Amino acid sequence: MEIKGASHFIQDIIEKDLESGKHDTVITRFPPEPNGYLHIGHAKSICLNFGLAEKYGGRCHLRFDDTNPRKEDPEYVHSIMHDVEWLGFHWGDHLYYASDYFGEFYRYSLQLIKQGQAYVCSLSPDEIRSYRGTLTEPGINSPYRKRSVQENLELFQEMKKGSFKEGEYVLRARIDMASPNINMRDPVIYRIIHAWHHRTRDAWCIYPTYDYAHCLSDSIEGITHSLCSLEFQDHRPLYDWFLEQLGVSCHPQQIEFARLNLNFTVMSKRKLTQLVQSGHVSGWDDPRMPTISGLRRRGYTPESIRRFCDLIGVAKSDNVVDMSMLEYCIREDLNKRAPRYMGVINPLKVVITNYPQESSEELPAINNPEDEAMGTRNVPFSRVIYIEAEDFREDPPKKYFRLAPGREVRLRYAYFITCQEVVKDQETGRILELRCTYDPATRGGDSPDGRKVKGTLHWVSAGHAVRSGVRIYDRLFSRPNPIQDEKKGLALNDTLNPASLQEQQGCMMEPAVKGLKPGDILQFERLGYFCVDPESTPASPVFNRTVSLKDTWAKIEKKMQG
RNA sequence: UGGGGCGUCGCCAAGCGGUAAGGCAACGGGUUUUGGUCCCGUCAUUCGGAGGUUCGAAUCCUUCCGCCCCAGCCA
Repeated sequence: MEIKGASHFIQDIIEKDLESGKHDTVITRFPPEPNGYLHIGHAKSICLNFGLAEKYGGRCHLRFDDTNPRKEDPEYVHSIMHDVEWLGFHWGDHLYYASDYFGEFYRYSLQLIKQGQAYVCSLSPDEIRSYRGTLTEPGINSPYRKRSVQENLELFQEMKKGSFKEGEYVLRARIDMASPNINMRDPVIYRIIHAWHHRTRDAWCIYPTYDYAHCLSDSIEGITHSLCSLEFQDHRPLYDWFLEQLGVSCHPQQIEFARLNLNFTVMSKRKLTQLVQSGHVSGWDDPRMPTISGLRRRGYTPESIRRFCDLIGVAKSDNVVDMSMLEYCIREDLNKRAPRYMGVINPLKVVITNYPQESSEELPAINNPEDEAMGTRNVPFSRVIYIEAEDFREDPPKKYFRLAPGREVRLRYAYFITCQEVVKDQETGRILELRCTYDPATRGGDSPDGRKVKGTLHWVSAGHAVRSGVRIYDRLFSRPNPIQDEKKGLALNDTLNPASLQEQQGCMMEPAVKGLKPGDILQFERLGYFCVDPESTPASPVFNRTVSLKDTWAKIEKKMQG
């Protein structure tokens, strides 16, 4: 068995359980509530749960935790299934819904009532809250706590029949109103909700709460290790209480780990929903979103996300992982896989004055220097080309070794050219075009006399260029920890990065990009990794920049500017 | 200060009584027809603080400090 991925405390627990014979297999589950799209924090959980099951030859269930019909929607179950599959994980026959167990949950609650461990409470929500006490004061017993088993049974059945309005009655576990753990102060386990459920339709009007439903779902499915995030640590005694009182044969072990936080973004479904609904982003799959669908549209690969989840590890301390870690992972993957093209985002016209008029030629270019098997392609060259505006400076600073008046540079896979003249708009002084000469002896980019050139530029032949749109993305927020800022009183809206999306029109790409389809990944040499947006059409191609290449020059320039 | 957790390099994170892994970032240098990739090197005498136990402590004990979570009929 190949053991990959760093070891961590959960793995240690599993290995001990396997060695001791407590378990002979590992059964985990990924239990999303279908009330929103999955984000990279979920990816961490997915990789953990499915990864562990895979590693130890067990299995991982996909279970929709659909116990609150008010919030859930089939749209979300579809997107979740798609995202999990896209990440490369398989649940096989093990697709479940907590709602499949509503009948069992109900029978178990009857058992609790009969055992005197659950009662129907007629307190209003407000009253329940005030009876619960506070962090430092114990709660007070509900006056309904001592209803007879018979009365409880009858009332609960009436609840189930739909005889009551929402909020009039709840079923509560009878535990300990004085417990220092607030979760143990007679928690609500069933509430009345008159709403249409996406699966059980109108079969039920009472719905179990998370604490009650989750442990039982795990138990019913024979889960061995139930992994969840840190905020559920306080719920573990409750998880164990239900399973013990009910005497079930399978009692999974709940283990908590720290959820993922990434800087310059937010990671809660609620906040993400806000961004979508407020129109600050175009949708759940906006490439700036940390959602799986957003990352996918941004050009992230499943492999890069899994690698990322591997690298960040699993522990119990609160963490905020640096975005650069994610960017490292996608660059690492795409460097090996992305075919290279040349494209110019901000075109600057260059006329090669000594190149024959009306003539052109095809020059071979390597598709991926990291993978010879990807072969070569031909790139057309002609008298008029575009280069990146940034690659020319009339008054070049120190260490700038791109094009400047009188300077010679290499056009990648083409020729050495020398800038002879800068043509400007008479009135505005704006640079309109460059007039250069080329050295025919340097065809392909090598000089027979061995003379060196410091810069190599990408370029596109004007007459052959494919006019395209490019979307450059930046971090969604301008501050590293928007949630912490929010707690200090800074509104989320005010910490959004106003320049997180920059749309460029009139970009010029080499003709070979015509062969690309929506979703395809590529590198525009010297610019970064891109993918073809789903909205892209042959008549109007659109490229999303996934991530830039590392840019040493930008760093030098920044440093020089202080 | 009721309960539950967590504090090891700027960010993740190993370490489980034998003398501080690794990755990201950063910074030097080499190679290079992508200022990319790749390669090589630097980067915690110190593990939140203070005591103590021990031949020996990030690891054990005491105490203090800081941060996170919990008072939904959300999950």
